[in-house]
Amino acid sequence: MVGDMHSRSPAVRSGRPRSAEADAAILAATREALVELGWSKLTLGDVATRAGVAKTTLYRRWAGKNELVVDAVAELFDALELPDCGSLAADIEGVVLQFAAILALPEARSGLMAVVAEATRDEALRERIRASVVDRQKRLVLEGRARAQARGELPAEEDPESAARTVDLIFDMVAGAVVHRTLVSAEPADEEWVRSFTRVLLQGLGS
Amino acid sequence: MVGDMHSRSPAVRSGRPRSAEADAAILAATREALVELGWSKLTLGDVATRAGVAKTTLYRRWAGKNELVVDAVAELFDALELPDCGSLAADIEGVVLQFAAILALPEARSGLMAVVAEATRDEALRERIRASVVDRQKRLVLEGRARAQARGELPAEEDPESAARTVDLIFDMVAGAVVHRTLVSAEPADEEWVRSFTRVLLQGLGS
Amino acid sequence: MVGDMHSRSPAVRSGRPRSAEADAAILAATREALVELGWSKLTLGDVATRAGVAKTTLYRRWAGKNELVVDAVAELFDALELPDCGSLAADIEGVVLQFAAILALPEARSGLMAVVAEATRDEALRERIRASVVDRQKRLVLEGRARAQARGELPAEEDPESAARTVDLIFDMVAGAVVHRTLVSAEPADEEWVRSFTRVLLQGLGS
Amino acid sequence: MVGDMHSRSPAVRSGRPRSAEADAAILAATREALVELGWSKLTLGDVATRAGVAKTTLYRRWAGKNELVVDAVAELFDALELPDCGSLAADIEGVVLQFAAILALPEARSGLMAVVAEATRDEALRERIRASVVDRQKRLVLEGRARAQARGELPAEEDPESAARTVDLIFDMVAGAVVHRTLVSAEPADEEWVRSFTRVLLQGLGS
DNA sequence: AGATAACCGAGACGGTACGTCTCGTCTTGAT
DNA sequence: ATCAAGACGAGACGTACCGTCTCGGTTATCT
Repeated sequence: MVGDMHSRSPAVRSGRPRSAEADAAILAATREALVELGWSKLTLGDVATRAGVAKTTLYRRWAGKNELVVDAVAELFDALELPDCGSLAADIEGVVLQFAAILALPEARSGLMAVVAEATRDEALRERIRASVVDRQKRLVLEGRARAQARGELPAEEDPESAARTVDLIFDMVAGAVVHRTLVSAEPADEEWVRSFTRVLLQGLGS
Repeated sequence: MVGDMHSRSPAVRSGRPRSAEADAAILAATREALVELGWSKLTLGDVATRAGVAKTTLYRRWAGKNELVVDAVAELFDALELPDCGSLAADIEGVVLQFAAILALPEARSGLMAVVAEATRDEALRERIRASVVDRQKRLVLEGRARAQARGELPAEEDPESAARTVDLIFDMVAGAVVHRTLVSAEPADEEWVRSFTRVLLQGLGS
Repeated sequence: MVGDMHSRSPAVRSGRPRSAEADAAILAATREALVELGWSKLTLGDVATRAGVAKTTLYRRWAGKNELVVDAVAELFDALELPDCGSLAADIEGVVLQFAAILALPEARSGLMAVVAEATRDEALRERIRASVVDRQKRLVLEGRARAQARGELPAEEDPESAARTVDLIFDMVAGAVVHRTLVSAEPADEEWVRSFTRVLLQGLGS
Repeated sequence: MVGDMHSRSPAVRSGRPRSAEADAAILAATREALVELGWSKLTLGDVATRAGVAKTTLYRRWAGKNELVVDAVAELFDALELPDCGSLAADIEGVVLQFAAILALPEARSGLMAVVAEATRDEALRERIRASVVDRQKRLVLEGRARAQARGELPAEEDPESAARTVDLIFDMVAGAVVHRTLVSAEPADEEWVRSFTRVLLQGLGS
């Protein structure tokens, strides 16, 4: 996960190699600083100090605060997995609760919206977020649908293009609702709320 | 709209009054700077210059960048109105399209997510956003429901607490989905998408 | 002395005026740092701290380390005066001793040669040194000659151009010898040495 | 020129015996960098690159920038020789002109004063300069005096201590005047100036 | 009419973080 | 057993904004 961020291996690699530990220490320090200070008061100099690393080492690997925070936050989403609770509704509730739990972490709350905001004016950053964070979640929607189709809870798709649009719609609805509930309304996305939300969503889709 | 931001308490006010034009010029300059520079590169000194105003004047009226941008962006949402298109579905589609149109404006895209991100660590800012931006939209949900009930499209609620929860859920789903579609997925929330979304939503609610 | 360095008075002066105390504090701090650290280890950030001033204040007034050190060192030469000891030889000995005493100060030793070295590649800096340091000394040569002519120790010049060349030669010989003795040979330019030097010089000129 | 070293014989032992040529390449690169960049902008990393050498190799042989530049500049003074022009005055004029010619080289101008400045706070550096640069010149004064005594232009010395003091005085006067003329007054030490200077000096000494 | 009070522009101030540069040291792999 | 290549911790650089503080001057209302 860390290794493939700055990978370019032009056949030979001369000189002292980059420290692998530094990457881990920097990302951990970034999350720590996000918790304590939040996005806007986080400084790269402070992160470097926390990681026991020189500022130059940090700039050698990341282009700036945005890229660093995306990587640091993205690791939090590695834990997401689609649980097998026996029914589509239960599976969805499970994964939405996991998603909500991550968004409840201060290191995610502080950083995620900020980089999304920055990404509105930075195509490369938007792509990095999509690759590191969003696609990792969208995969779960695809898995869930496949499993529900295997169970017979959902019919098989006929038009693949329309199916892709539906996946996108579901994803925007799920992620959007949880994010808005958590960060804008500032209310917890607890079990009760997730159950209500899932019921509406499934009933809406179950045409 | 502008006047009530800096509340007047002590009945009488001696001395030279604050320039009303300055407020409007500053907010307009803020939006202009948001479009050109985006949130993170926007500086209060630059806004002051654009508005033809001294930095001091700006700080006298707003506590900082966050508060200023909230006010500047909030004005954009003044235009939101619940259209009367004859049916609940059409009304919702209309208002969601309006909302999507505002989020498509660069001055909103740049600023809104950023202040929401800041608000995760600033209760007062969160309250200001709620008052200036969110409640202004939530009102539309309430109006829509009342109108649909009058039309007979929806039954009258019995439990007011449960009704409030439903309104909150709808609001998080609508706003969240549009925001996510627009800012994270970076796809336009166009008529087609809005129609699909509204269908799912209404069918999900129409239990 | 300080005031005329950054003087520009475009009729009106708007805004808060620059602090006069800051100039003095900065120059004193510069000399202090020169004594403790020497030119190459002197940093503008450290000077600012010593002076109780922000780095920006320093950069607002001086273009860089070189200009600052020239001004700081130049003040040391304000003390130079041509003594009236009754004879040309005694006058010269007196002023050379004063000059040697200044060059014996660590703040002058450290800084002066360094800025001269820098000036070999910076015409503006060379001009600044000439104006602030060199001309202040050359004036003494002119006064000394005038006084000696009044005394009858020297004949009046006939060709003013040739006279100017002689003044330049004398100046390069005096300043050069003292500087070389002090800074390169690293021997004190004490009374005995000054007497020997003055004897050779006067006898060489007394054609 | 540097590249040829790589084609050298494999030899029996591992490792490459290029050290002697590396020295020359580094010193030449140093002078080249002095001409292009001047003392203060010269960096050891840049010198290493120009010499086609690793920074490590450079630090293995010199303690730092000062020592390197002293050695690089010192080589320039190897060319100094006492000409035999038939008379003391002519000999002195010749050698002073040579000295002035070296000081007119940008690699000497940039570097020499700077290391002298550094040497004011570094006894070891001062000693290195004396050994590499100063004594090489002072030798010429001694030779010149011996030759003049052989010619009968100067009487033999009686008191050796007083004679040493005189040599030092002459040396400070000659070197100081030329350096000051060249670097501070920034005027060329051309033939006319050298003639005037030599006349004053010799007449001053010829008591 | 004059006083009083709060406003206004301009811009200097003490700070803080930026992102870059160079330092001198320390691994690496290749020769 | 050296070398080039280059990453490393350290720390100064000069710049940009921050939010505050004088300045001299300008409106307003309240005597």
